[in-house]
Amino acid sequence: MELSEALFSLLHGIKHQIIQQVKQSDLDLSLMHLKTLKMISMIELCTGQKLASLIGRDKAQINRLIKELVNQELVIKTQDENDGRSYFLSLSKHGLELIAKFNEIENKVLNNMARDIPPEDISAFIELAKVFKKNLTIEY
Amino acid sequence: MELSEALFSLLHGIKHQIIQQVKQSDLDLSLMHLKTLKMISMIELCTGQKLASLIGRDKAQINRLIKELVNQELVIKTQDENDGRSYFLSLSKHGLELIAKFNEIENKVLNNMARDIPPEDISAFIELAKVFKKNLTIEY
DNA sequence: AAAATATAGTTGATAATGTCTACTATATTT
DNA sequence: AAATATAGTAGACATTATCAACTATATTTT
Repeated sequence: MELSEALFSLLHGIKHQIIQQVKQSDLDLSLMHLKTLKMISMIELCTGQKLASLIGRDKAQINRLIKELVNQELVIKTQDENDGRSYFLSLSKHGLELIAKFNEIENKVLNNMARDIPPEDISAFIELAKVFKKNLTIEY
Repeated sequence: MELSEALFSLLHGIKHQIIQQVKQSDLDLSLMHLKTLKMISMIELCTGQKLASLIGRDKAQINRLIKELVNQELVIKTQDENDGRSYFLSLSKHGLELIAKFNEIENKVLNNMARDIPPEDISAFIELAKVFKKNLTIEY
């Protein structure tokens, strides 16, 4: 299946480029830490559980990442007053600054990758990727 | 950048599904071992070096995988008679059998993912992925 | 209200994946 | 012959991912 190789190869290339760019910047965080920060900035009333299920990874991994980000004072945990087990996650000022830099890097890499491609082709690509993803999770 | 999230999420979904299917089969190999086997079956006069640069990963990692596959008698190393440093890689009978099973699993997952999508849309998707990949590696 | 079940987060162990550096041996270029 | 490059190997380590067991709190069932 050619589709599989094309996707694996593309993703590995994107990751590689982003990691290189991050290394050359003053962001001293791993890709997963940055992606976790980014998701926290995007998810409304984010909790560890929500994050884990949206990123689609083990809650143990995610909560460990969160813990490290909290230790670095990039993420703030606030107790949910209606549920003693749960904490809301948000970015500190410093976390927001970092994620702004990371978004810049990501945009740079992705814009370079998509240079000279008509926007409607890119939209079609994204839409198809979403359908693929939905088909994967909803088994028939 | 929406494109980035769509791709990361899709790839993680595909990997997850394939790993689940492999677990339920009698294939007792990691995804990277299987991908390495598969690439060896696809590359003409395959060597460790070729493999590493085509998969786009560290030659140390790749040669370690190869070593394990040779130990399991799935891959055969043959000395290159024109270059004392280099070995040609090929699959044993057992390796060929395993990779046939893996291809079946991969096809099953990918076909499910791409169900009900017109073939020309899928082709366009693959072509765009290839252009993206090329743009990534050829910096402007 | 008490018991059973489910959920959020934590911890420990371990597997899988990926990278870097240094090294040996052979090839190629100068 | 010397310098440089390449293929593969080995050690150390970082990153990413999963599993199972556990605590504490919530929710559902009886």
